[in-house]
Amino acid sequence: MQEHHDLISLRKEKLASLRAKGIDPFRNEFHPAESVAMARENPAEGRSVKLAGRMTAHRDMGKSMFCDLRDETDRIQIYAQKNTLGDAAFEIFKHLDLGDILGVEGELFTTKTGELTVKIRSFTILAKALRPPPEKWHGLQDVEIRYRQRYLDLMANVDVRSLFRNRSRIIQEIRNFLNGRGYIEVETPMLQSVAGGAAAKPFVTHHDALGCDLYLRIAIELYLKRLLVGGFEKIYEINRNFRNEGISRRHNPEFTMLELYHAYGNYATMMELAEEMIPTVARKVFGTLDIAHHLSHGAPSKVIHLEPPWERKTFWELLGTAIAPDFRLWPLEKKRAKALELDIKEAAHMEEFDVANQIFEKIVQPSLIQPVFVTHLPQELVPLAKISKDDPETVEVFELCINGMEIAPAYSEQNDPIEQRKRFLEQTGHPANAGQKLDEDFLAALEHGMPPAGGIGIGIDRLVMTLTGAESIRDVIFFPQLKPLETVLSPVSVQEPGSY
RNA sequence: GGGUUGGUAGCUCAGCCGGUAGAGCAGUGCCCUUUUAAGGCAUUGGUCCUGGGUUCGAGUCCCAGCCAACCCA
Repeated sequence: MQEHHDLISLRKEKLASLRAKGIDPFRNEFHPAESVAMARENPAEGRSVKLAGRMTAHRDMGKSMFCDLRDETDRIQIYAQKNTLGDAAFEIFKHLDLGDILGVEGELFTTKTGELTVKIRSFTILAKALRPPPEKWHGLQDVEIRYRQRYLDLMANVDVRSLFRNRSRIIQEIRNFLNGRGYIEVETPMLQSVAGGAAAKPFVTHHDALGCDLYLRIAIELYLKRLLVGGFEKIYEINRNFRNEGISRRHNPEFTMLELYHAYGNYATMMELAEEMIPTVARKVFGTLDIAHHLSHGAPSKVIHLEPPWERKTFWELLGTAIAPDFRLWPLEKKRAKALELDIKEAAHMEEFDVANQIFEKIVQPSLIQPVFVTHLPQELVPLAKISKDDPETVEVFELCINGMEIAPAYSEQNDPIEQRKRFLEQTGHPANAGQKLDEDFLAALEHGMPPAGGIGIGIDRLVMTLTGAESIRDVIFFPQLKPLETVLSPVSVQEPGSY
């Protein structure tokens, strides 16, 4: 029957033929006794093993066959012999496809080329793959498919799997660190009727039963502070924030944020915390504080050194170094002129703090590769922080910059409800806050008295980028946001070929 | 939103000045019972992103669009 057929329909024919033989190719009655990694740790010759995994390669020798079986932990070679399995079973084995998921039982031995191998006594088909896997040697290169069909990327590219495993461990170690210091993890609303706590455009959704619009949160801040008012003193939340903004190498519309508050702490205690936590996590996950970044297209690689202590620089000091020592004292018009010169197009209409901030983000921040605490930001930039005593035009905050990115802002949190209301009202003119209401309930909470506190937010995706050397946020998020396609895949038709 | 680059077989990629659509892997058949990017012989497989246009003739040139990556905003 050599009629026209493609790879998928051929596999469907094999599926039908298995069923015709009374074999269910999607059984779930096989439970591996150990992982491949465990099997490798105990490679005693002749030891009986029971393993499950995906078949990722095969080398057909005629009356015997070598295959690669891969589970989450590792790869192991399996060896099928005609006279061990018997003619019928061997014939079925020979027609298995790359990508099929198998359970195998057999004995360990070492081939004459020295590879630990399972000589299989029996096998069970646990899932028939109807689509072919990506190419075995080059892996999956097409970035669009890698992002849209991450499962194929994970299947084909070992380093991608290990990166995401490291992401998971990083988050786990952050939790361990914080839990070990008496912080408790909490959960607060993602659907909010007022999206506050940051200057960003929210996503809007609608609750039918309540008959009102809700916003996906842009920050966790205002709810965690309510918990400080309620009496919790050391709290954190790790979860998603959503911002309805552009997508770039450093921005995904949904991203993972750690926010943490410590009652009776301040921005200095947050500095100590960050400076201890990030190196602790790096050491536990990677065993080193020197993180190598290999840039694409032959650019020189860089190494980020996380060894504390980290530099502390004020915002104006860094701008002074980058532009001119007396930059802060320049009249507004001169600053605007400088910004225009740097191709910051809206500068002519910007307030002073905004001009400075734009220049900072454009010129200074990308140059901050090694960890730096940038302190004393202009107060207009951070309405939720306390004014600096030593420089009242600035606030008691830092932005931790690493790898040319803002990783973590932290403040001495504003807890004066009158001052807070005033600062909020000043902010309503900011375009990013257009249409946002005041969170009156939050202000009411402050009026009940919130302990002075230090707070920090850490962009987990960017931290993972920094610690893993990923150059794009899409490489550290399983399913980054892409534009939806009408049809990515042609469906596998429901109808089975060849009735039986 | 602007610029640059890219989209060719399931995957990885060639395809020159416009002249019959190519390779490797994967697949299929045959040979091979310690191979490992197995090997050997044979062989199947194409909406060249989409739609227009120029041309005797377009994967290739032109226009518009879609998707992506990078850079800029």
